[in-house]
Amino acid sequence: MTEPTENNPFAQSFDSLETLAETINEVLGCPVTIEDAGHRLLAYSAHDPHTDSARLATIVGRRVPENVIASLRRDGVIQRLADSLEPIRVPAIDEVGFSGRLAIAIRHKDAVLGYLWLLESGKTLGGRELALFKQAARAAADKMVRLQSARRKSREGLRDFMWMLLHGQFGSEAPIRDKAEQLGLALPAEWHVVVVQAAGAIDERAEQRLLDRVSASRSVRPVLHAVDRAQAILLCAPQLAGADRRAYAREAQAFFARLARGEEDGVPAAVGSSAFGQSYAETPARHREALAVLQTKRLFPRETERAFYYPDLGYYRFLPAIAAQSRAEVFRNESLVRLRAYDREHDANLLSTLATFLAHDSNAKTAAEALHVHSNTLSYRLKRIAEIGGIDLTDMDQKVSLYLALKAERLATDQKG
Amino acid sequence: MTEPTENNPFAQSFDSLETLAETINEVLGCPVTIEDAGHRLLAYSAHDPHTDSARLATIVGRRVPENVIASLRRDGVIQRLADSLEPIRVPAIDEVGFSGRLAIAIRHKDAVLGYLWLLESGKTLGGRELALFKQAARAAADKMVRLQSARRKSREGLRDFMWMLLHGQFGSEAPIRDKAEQLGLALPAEWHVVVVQAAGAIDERAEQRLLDRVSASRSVRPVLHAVDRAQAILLCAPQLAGADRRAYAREAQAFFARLARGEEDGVPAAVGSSAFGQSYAETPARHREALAVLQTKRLFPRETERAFYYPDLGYYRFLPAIAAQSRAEVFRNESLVRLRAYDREHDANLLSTLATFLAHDSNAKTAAEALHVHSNTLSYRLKRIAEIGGIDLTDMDQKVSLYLALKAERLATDQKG
DNA sequence: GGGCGCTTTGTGAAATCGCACAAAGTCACC
DNA sequence: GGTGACTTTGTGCGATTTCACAAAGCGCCC
Repeated sequence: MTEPTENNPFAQSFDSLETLAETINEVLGCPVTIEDAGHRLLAYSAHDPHTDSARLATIVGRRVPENVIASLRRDGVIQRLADSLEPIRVPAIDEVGFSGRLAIAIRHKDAVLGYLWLLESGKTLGGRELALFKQAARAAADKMVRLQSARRKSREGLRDFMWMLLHGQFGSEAPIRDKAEQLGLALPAEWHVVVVQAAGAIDERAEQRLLDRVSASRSVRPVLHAVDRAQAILLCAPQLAGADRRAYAREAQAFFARLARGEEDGVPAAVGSSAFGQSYAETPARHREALAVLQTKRLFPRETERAFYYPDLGYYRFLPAIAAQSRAEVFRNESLVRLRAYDREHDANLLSTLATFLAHDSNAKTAAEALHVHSNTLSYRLKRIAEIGGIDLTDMDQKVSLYLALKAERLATDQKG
Repeated sequence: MTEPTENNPFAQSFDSLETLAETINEVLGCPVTIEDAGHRLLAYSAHDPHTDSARLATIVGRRVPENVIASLRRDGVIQRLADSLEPIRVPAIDEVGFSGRLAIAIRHKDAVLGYLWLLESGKTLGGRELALFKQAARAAADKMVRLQSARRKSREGLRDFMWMLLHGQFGSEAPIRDKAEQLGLALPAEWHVVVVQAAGAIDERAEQRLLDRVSASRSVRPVLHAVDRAQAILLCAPQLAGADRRAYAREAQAFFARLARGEEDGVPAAVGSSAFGQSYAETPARHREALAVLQTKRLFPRETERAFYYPDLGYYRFLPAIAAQSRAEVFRNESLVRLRAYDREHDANLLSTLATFLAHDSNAKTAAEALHVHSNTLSYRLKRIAEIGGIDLTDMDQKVSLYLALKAERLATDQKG
């Protein structure tokens, strides 16, 4: 079954698909392109300057342009390639800048892994050359299978590493560095954990799309990643190692804000990031920070609309601890209890008025506007609030106490309900 | 040695010193007073209306008036009583309203436990009656020793109970109720734990003085108590069982405030109280609350000057948790870091200006006055603070974040230093 | 010593606030 | 159905605050 080795220049182990492409180019004297099944560019021969605009666009865009694919599909070329084990001569399609090609599907066990294209620049290949071309396709299939398996292994290794980091299974920094080196992974000096919360479970395709989008940001590099149901967990670092932290932080925030709003070629999703970390032994803490951002944004969407990094949460990051302590205590804030009782008995809005007033920085004008009441109404209510609740609304300590109590109550009720 | 029973009407077990006093009165036909060694009234016969003003004052004040004691001491009466085993006839001292008395020291093993006084109204006792008087003194000594031992036992039982409560050694409410019943102690429905912090270690005498003062408040009843070095720990409840909680809380606060300022016949001391509790199984938590009040008052004396009950601490009670979480986090508040750096480099006061401004409820006028600067100076500094720190000083959330961060920093530095 | 940036203080106009007062609506209670 | 307490909205005015601008002081660097 196998061809004799002496006649087959492709019966060797190639470093990469690039090397194979160059070898095909040398053997057959024509520009060569290797694509995967999704028409993404995998490799191409660079030596030959003769090329058409379709190939140029493919190389620049790392993918066959949509209109070229559409034309080939319309003409039945893709179908014929899928059906045939032999090379097919594809005629030119001038509208899309596609000059004629010799093409063959790269196959492995009935599945099409990709396509091998050859631009017959000027000449026409004969029978022996066609056989060589077929052998080249077989070599490409071989290499692609190997690469895929290597990539899968490497991906699995990195994924396992990420989970071990997230679960804090290393204890100290040294074994983390060792493991990273073993995986051939350069650990950046500064990094942060980003969690992207999708609407539903994230599959491998969606994860890959997300990673591609992040990489395409040109500033954020996803160093490691993992998926936990609807959450993608990314360990991110500056794309450029020497970049200014502040500048990077701004860019990353801007990028993930666009991503969250669905402006990055995807659906809107909630996004939260940890603070920047140096020690990788603290990955679990950073992960919790990113989750805390998500949780806080869920509970206080308006207040934390612009928050992305954990430190941006400000005092909101203390709320869980505050709420927990409040829950453990036997008493409730007397002022709030009284105001709530008054609201209940008189069908009033003192509590929400107080909350709005405080949230608007004790500014009577804006608070009245937000409540859609006359500023005198607010003034009157505040006087009642001060009376009934025994509150001095010019005392920062009292106001902060009330403000935090209100926030903690909201956290408590929202978490229960 | 012992006198024959048939001749000794005091050779029986008396219910109390009061019964003994009444019996002496019946046997000898004169008003009787029994005092302890400190001239505090222990018992007196009530049947006979003939009495002098010194005795009257003693009964009303539960103690022999100072001037009477001074006179007796000056005249060597006390000394003679201490030296003699026999009754002594004390002449009248008209200046202090003291008519003549028959007196004898109540002794036990060389120690004087107290004094027995007899007002010979009109008549003069003879030899047999003097012997009876001596027997009465011996009966008083006997009763006092028994009482003292019973009291000591009961006191020790209560002290042990208090410590068991404070250490949470009961687990649930039922065994606490059982133990209290066994000790003959009625547990009030609502109570609070008060900790009084003295300058130095509290001995038994000081503890007793404190308890007397609290009892004398007429509103606060110390139900149980314990001493831990310089801290007296009191479990207090309303003196009147049915009293209004609010009213009691106010009175207790007022009383302990006076006590703290040293206005209650003692040295100034720090005082803190827990919230009100119902479940005695939560005594340790209430104790911690009272200690938290003391600790907070130590760290933030000005801000918590008027706080007494734990709930009065407001958000200050969250500060330890906030400071602990901040300490665990890798980042510091960026705004404060930048402001501190600016202050250091330019010898400025932006940080303290911000702190003062926030503490004065964002009131430019009062904050400027507190800082001793022109209000425009403050305004200028605030503009700089907003610029350098990237702060919006009209945003309640940002202000609260900064305020808490400043407080937590202060807590952290004060606890370290 | 002069320039420059930062800071403080002073001044005045504009905006805002606090508050008194009035009118009218709501609701519970007699 | 009237009464009175509570609430909302409106008007107006004096006090206060805010803000922009100017002047001057201070310290640093060339």
